Amino acid sequence: MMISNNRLINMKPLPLENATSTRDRILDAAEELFVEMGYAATSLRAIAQLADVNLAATNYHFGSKEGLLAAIVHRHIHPVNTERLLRLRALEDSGHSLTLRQILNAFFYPLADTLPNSQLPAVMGRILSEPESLTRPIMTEQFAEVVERFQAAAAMVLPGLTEDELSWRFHLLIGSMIHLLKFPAPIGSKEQEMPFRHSIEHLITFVMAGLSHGQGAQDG
Amino acid sequence: MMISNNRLINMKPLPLENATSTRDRILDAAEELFVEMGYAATSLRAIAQLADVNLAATNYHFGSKEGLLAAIVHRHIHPVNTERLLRLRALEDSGHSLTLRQILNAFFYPLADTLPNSQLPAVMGRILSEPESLTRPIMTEQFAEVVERFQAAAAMVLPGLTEDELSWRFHLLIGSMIHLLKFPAPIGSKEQEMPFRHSIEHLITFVMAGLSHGQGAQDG
DNA sequence: CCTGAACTAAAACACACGTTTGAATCCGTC
DNA sequence: GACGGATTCAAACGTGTGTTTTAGTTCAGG
Repeated sequence: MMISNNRLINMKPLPLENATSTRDRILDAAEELFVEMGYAATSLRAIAQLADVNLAATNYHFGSKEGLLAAIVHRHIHPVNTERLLRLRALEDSGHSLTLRQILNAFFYPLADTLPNSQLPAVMGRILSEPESLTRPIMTEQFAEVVERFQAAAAMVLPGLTEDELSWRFHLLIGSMIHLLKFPAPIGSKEQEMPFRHSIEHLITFVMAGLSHGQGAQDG
Repeated sequence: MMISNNRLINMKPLPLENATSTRDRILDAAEELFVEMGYAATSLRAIAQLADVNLAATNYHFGSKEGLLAAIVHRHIHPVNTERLLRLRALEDSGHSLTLRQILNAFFYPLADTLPNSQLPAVMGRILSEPESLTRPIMTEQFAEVVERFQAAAAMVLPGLTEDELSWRFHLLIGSMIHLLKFPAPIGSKEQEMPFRHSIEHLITFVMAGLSHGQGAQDG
């Protein structure tokens, strides 16, 4: 079985892997099933079957089921976090004083902008909803730093808030975000498919109001 | 199963059940483990062992593992929803015109006020985060009506919003609520234990701002 | 005391799980 | 063409799963 189906775009720097390697097929299949059934309810056998690879391949490439989960998270969230920090730094380096809207843009829009991430919302929404005991180690590593950076930036433009109060509001902001990842549109919504950017825009205006209420007038 | 919820005191109308019946011990144990490990990762054997009952008892009383989950959800959310609708109706019958704050109070505070529900936030937070395919049937039955009622009430006091826009904001409100159930305080918070009412208060001010932004001045 | 239903106990059912093994196969390199 | 590491393969390992079965216990009402 030789599958050397090279698409247009991706020039792989690794000469050893072909276009849809076993590894990638496993990741794709695992994502699909995790989203639908959750992590614990998805078996490696189901993943292997959907990916059309041998069962042992999953453990060969990822060591364990948890290793597979970590790889999925990393594949999605690493580029997003990189882009987030890039945009935030660009804002800070611009010399102008920041606005809350700019900071939220830099935080949320990379979720929609980073490459063919059509799967990202569903995948991350589901994984972020798994039990703490499973996700804690993975998430701390991938998330803590970025949130800290953005919360600090927000603190600068919301000087009226105590650190405690800002933590609360950021906490609820994260909740809205995760929920929106799971359900990118209101449950009963007519429009089934919409650009994720639209959802992001709703999210931003909502949390911007939540973050800045009780402050002096914020920019819109 | 009959759940006759008396608001103030619970005088057990059932003479056949003793204080901590097998049934209740199973429910308690299952809750604890579901919260910690999630539904799929919790075995009926672990539940039976923690509850100190025989394995077969779980299936005897609840028919199946899913039946057990439904019973847990019902035990927590039914009294809350009853109380929610009671308070909303009391507001509507008072003759005065409602405020957004009153509506949100009626929606959220029952989560904290309804009996020894110290476990409610953790339990519902976790269960509401399980995969759709598992929770959808249970939740639709337990949740849809109440949310609809409150969203309609909110529409009355937020006349400037289209139905679509209001759906979006309610959608994000629910996300904040679920996240707060899972994590009743900000992740890095110093204070580990706090009355859930405090968390609710933060939630309300946050979502009130999110719901009403762009409107005429809302009451605080 | 007997009966019959409510309930518990222990074991077994049939199957699925994540992981490991060791041999087979691929494939670039010598 | 032969070597050797990377990868794939079928099969099995040991354990755990939800559920069912069958026998036993409890105990109020006739």
